Amino acid sequence: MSVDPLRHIPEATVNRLPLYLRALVEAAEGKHPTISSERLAERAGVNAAKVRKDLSFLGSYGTRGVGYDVEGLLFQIRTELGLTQDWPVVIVGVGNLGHALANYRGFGARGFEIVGLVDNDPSKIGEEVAGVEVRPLEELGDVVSGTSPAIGIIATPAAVAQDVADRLVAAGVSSILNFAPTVLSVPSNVSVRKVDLAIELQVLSFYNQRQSETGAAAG
Amino acid sequence: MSVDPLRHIPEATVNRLPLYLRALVEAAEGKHPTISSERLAERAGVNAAKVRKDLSFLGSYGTRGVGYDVEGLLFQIRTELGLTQDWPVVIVGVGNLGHALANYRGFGARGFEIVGLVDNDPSKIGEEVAGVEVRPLEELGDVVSGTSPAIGIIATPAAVAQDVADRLVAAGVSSILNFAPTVLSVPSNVSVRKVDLAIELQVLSFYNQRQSETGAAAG
DNA sequence: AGATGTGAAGCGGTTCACAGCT
DNA sequence: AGCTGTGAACCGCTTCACATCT
Repeated sequence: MSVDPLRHIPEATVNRLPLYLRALVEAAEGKHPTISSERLAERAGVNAAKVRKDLSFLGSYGTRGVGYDVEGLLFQIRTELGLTQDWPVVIVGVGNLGHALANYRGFGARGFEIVGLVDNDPSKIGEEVAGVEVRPLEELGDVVSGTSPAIGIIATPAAVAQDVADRLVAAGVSSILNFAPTVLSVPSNVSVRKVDLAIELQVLSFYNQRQSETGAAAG
Repeated sequence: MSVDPLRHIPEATVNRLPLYLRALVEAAEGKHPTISSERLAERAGVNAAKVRKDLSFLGSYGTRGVGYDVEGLLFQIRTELGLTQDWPVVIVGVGNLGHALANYRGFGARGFEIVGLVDNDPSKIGEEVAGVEVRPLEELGDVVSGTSPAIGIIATPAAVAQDVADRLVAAGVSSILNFAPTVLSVPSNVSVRKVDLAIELQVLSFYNQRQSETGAAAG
């Protein structure tokens, strides 16, 4: 059924496809039906050569002398990213962060549907957040069973994150977004991405320090 | 005053120093005063060769046949990352995410101090979040003036993020952590890192799709 | 003329493998 | 004997530069 057998798309390219997608969505609101690699690059914050190389991995969807057809390329990238279907998402941990994530407008709009909120704090069970009822951690399996492979979001303290990850994997979740500041070990067929506030701040601290050193007295 | 003139530390290494820092903090709670690259690698989720190469950029702080002195290396990495001083942080945008960030325990604990919460919604001004009063966007300059170069966190909608970035830069902020789904342009002496939920989900969607394709019928 | 698509060169980062130190 | 520190090989990604097509 696939249009093209699984080409190999470099990881670095996959990471940028969402940038192009966003840039194209914006461009689609404008009046030009096509866009050049130059302009697409500008909107996505990368350089034009990279755009052309990246898009060439998807196949040839541009026209020489003209540019890329915005709508056509949008469809192509959405298909490539698997955004033509809705993915079920389960959020584990309904603290401050879990709340903020659940209320994030952009799940539904972008093809992700929150099918479950789960927590292990009895006082939170039954509470309704963003229109979804919080259920006990033990019911994780029920929450994601029968759906397409779900995406799990870990928004718990670090201490329980590995346990949660194990449960997610056992429940059949095949991708995990980890907000807990800890290294997770999962089977190799499960994808994990992490978002770690402390790391981001510490890296910025490094450059901040360099900045103030070089900016300071040159004697 | 610097112990060593600015060596060049590769970006990839800088990005991993926080991982080593965390692993070392955990190791320091154990009973071994030293740790091998092998064990440090395991805790940080990388491989041993990388650990040794990375640490070699900081200088020689290991002992052959023994390993690295945990406390010594902790100090060294903290110094390198600029975590021996407190950095002021200002959060712009006090919506769901801003709230969650402000309440994040780990700012103070890790050497970051929230010196300001700022929003442009009049109904939020004066509200107190995590012990800090929300002030109008216009007062951004006052909030960060007189401090060391601050770190700005953008937790606003995408539409106003560039304006906020411009104001942060004008106020003297030298590093920005951007949670808004948009490309920012800033002067080259300002560091920007971004955290983008939609991108993370879309990348996971890509691998999720690959997973279900290859996992499905092989006919 | 104008912009894509792509070999080839260049670059940074990872991994190997072992010399060197304790 | 054990583990670090590091040159060298390797690998993937980025950038260049231009042939190719509309």
